Amino acid sequence: MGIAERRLRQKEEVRSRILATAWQMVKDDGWQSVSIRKIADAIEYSVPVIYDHFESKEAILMEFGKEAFRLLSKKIQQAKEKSKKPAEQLKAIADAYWHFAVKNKQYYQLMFGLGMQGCEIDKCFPERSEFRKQVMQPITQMIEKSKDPSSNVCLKYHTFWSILHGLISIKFMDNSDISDELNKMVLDDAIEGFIKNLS
Amino acid sequence: MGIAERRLRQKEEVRSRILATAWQMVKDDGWQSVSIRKIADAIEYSVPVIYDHFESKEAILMEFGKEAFRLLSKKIQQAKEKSKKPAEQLKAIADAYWHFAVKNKQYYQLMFGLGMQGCEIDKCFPERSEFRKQVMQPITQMIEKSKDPSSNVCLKYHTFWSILHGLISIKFMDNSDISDELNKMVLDDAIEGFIKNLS
DNA sequence: CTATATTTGCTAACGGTGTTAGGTAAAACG
DNA sequence: CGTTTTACCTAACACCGTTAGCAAATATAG
Repeated sequence: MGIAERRLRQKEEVRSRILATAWQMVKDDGWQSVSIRKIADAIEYSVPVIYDHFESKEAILMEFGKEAFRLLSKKIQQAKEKSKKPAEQLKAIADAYWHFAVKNKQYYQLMFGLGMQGCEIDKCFPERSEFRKQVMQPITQMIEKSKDPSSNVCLKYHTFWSILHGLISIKFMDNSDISDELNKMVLDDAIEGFIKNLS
Repeated sequence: MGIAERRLRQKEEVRSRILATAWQMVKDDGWQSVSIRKIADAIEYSVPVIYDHFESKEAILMEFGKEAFRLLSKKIQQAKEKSKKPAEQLKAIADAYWHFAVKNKQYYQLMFGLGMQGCEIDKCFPERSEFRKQVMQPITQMIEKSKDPSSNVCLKYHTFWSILHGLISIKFMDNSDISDELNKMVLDDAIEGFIKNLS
C-alpha cells in the first residue's frame, strides 16, 4: 500500500518547502521579515496549510534554532578533537564558537538574539545542554589539575560562555567600526586571561 | 502672551502621558506589548495624536533607551567616585553595571536586547559614548602602569564590556535556574581575571 | 465683534500581521 | 458506486503601524 507512503512523502515535501522558503526570508531580510502569508504565497498554497505542518510562526523559526544548536555542537566536537590537552581544547572551542557565530549570524541570532519573547531558551532548546557538556569537560579537567581544585566548574563554564556571548552579541549590535581582526584579538585576549586564571 | 505657553504646557503634558503609559506597558508586559493604539486608548486621545508627538512607535521606545543610558552613566560615575585607584574603579564600575542591569531589566533590554531591527546602537544612542569614556579612563591608567604598556586600550575596553554584557544577556535569557548570587560570583571571577591580566 | 487663519483632534482608511472556523471538492476505501 | 476521510481554500477575526483628509475649536487680525 504505497499510497500512504507517497502521501507522507508529499506532505514531507511541503513541510520542507515551507522551511526552505522561510529560511530564504531569514537570510534575505532577517527573521523579522518572515511571514506566514508570504510563505504561503511562495509555496503556492493557502495560509492554513502551513498550520498543518507547524503550530505557529514561532515554531518554524524554532526549527532553525534547533538546527543551529546541532551544527554548533558538531563544530565544537570537531574543535575538541584537535587536541587532548584541556587548555588547548578550550581555546579551540572558543575559536570554533566565534567562527560559527560570525559565519552563521542568522543562526546565532535565532539561537539567542531575538528577544523571541516567550522562549526560555533551556526549555525551547534542549539541544543547548550538549554544548554545556562539551565545554564543561575540559574545564573540569583543568580545574582538577589546577592550583585551586575547589573552583566551581559551573561557575567557570558560565564565565567562559559569557565572554564568548558578550563579545559576539556586541559585535552584532554595532555592526561596526570595529574590524573582525580586532574582535578576534579581544576574544583571544579574554579567553587567554580566562585560561590563565583557571590553571 | 501666556496662551502659547499654556498650550505648550498642555502639549508637553500629553507627551509625558504617552511616555508614562508606554512605560507602564513595558513594565507590565515587556516592550513587545507596547502598541500605539493601546496608548491612544489609555490617554483618551485618538491614534494620530500620538504622531504629533513622536515620529513612530520606535521613537517612543528609543526615548526610554536614552533615559536608560543617562541613568547608567550616572551610576557609573558614582561608582568611580568611590575610589581613586583604577583597579578598584574598574571593579566598582563592573559592580554598578551589574546592579543597573539587574534592577532595570526593562531598561537594559531596551538598550541592547531587543533586536530592535534597524538600529545601529551607536547612531541611535550617542549617549553610549559617555559610558565608553568612563570605562576607558581607568583602563588607560592601569595599562600605563602595567607590565605591558603597549596593550590596546580599545581592545581591553571591549573585553571588559563583553564580559559584562555576555553575563547579563545570558542571565536574562535563561531566567533561570542560576541564582543571582552565583551570577554575581561569575562576574566577580571574570572581572578579577580581567584586572589581573591587565596589571 | 466678525472674518480669516491656525491649530487640534477626529474618523476612516491602507496595507499589513498571526490565527482559525467552516465549508467544498477531491481522493481513498469498502 | 456510495461513503468516509483527507486536503485545501475562502473568509473572517482581531490585531498592528501609519497616514490622508476633514471638522471643529481656538487664536489672531482687521
